[in-house]
Amino acid sequence: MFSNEYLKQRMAKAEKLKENGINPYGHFAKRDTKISEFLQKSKDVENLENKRDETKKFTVAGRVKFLRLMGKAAFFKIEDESGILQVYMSKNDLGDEFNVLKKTLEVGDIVEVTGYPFVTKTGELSIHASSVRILTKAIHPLPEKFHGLQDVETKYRQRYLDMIMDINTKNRFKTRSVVVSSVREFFIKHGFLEVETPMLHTIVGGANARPFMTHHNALDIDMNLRIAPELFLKRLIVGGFEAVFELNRNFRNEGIDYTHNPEFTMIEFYWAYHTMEDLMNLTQKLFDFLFEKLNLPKQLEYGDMIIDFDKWKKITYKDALVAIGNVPEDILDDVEKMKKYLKDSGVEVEEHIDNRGKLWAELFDEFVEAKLINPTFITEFPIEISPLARRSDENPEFAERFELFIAGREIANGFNELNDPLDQYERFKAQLEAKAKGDEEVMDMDYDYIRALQYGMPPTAGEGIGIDRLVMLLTNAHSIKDVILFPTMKPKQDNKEDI
RNA sequence: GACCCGUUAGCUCAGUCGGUAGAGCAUCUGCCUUUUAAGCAGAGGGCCGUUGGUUCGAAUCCAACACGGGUCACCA
Repeated sequence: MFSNEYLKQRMAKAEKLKENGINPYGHFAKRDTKISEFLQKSKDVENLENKRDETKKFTVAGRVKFLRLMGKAAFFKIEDESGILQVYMSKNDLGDEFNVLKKTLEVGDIVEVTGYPFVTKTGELSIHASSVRILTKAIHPLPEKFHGLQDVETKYRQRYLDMIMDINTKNRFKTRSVVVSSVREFFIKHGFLEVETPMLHTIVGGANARPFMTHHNALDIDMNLRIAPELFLKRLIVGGFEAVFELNRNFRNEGIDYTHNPEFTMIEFYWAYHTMEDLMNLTQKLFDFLFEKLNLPKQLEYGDMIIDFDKWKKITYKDALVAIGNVPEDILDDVEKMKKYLKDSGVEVEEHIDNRGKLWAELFDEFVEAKLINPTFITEFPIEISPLARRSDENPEFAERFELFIAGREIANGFNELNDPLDQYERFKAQLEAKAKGDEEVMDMDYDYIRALQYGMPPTAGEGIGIDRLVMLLTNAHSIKDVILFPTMKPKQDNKEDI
């Protein structure tokens, strides 16, 4: 612990500060100006004859990011949340204080600087220090300044360091915060009520996924972290709330990869007396709202794609297979022909995929999904792959369901809700049968939810949007870990004391 | 879960054919009052991811394991 050579050297400097009457972890900050404010208020200085304004006095603070010590003067840069500022200090101005700083000040330290604005020979607006105080001594050296922190594992495990070293990281998470608050603002503006339903469940439901299990000691019952809030939100519709949303974490005990984290953020919203058509319109409005809030171009860069948010499309599942996937129309009602087509295309189809809907899904995943770059609503889903959606009255082969695809990826999933209690009961029973056969990603029977439907849920449309993936799209992030502040990582077992 | 790649100083990275562990930045000592990856002179700093194997000898070859990344499969 604290045995590294660099830490020892820096701790010795902290001791030296104490010897000079300075607490290396003091608490006497007197900052009166953020760096961005300083730069804004001082920008006229370069028009002055001697390029300085000694009548002004500001106190700024931040972390030292660069340090250039000379014999009797020094330049360094400090960064706060708002920006970065160069400081000039000299022995002439600081006297003995300069000598102490010269021996103790290092990159990484948090300092407070009082002084006046001036412009250097090379034209950089800076602060000429009359006083420099170390507020917090950093004893762990920062990564090298030119390349910064490159190791992705360290960026995820030590996010604080990633934030110190990479302005893009800070900006990306600021954007995430704006997205989350804007989504809230949008739904509240449209008359939705934000609600909080339980995260500790006693029944697994609302999605098909394996849950995290835990135990409540006082009640002596097993509980699971929720995989979705859906069934509680729809109970609220039964209760009389007509538009509700919940924007919070779901937990699924599944694999981790660049689009999956065990805890992830979803917004689910339910709208009584509305239809999936209304949801699609609302979704498009939500994107318009976000683009305005974030000041993003409608032709958005994502990876090597350009996504045109002025060109929304709506197409049925079947038309997408034919027009976008180039699947021959005459095979779409023939299970054997579809199997042969997939096989001839080099796609291996598992044996249990034996009905029309599942084969359409195979064809869709293989030939369509990756081509849906611009925002596209896919409608008229096969009933076989839509267990929670209402069956179409006009055409019982289809579910009243849509999905939104952007950048070849599913972004949203919505449908007219099933509100027939008997039908819902049968579908829960089918889940139990699948569980008996060994399927672990199934819902439990929720008798209370059936009872709620017995009281009557008005015609309702509901939708879910994955917030993490939405932020990935809007920040051009490749991995979900890049938009989650502290992504789930396997702990390292090596010497924990050796920090 | 499968396959591929990575792991060497605080950080970014070299390391040839198996033969005493390297650079830049950072750090330490000295010099330097307008620097922009500042400069000059000198110095210190290593469980080469872990364990085992082959070998006279392993950072290097082999195996297993650990952690991470990428691609595929499944999922949101």
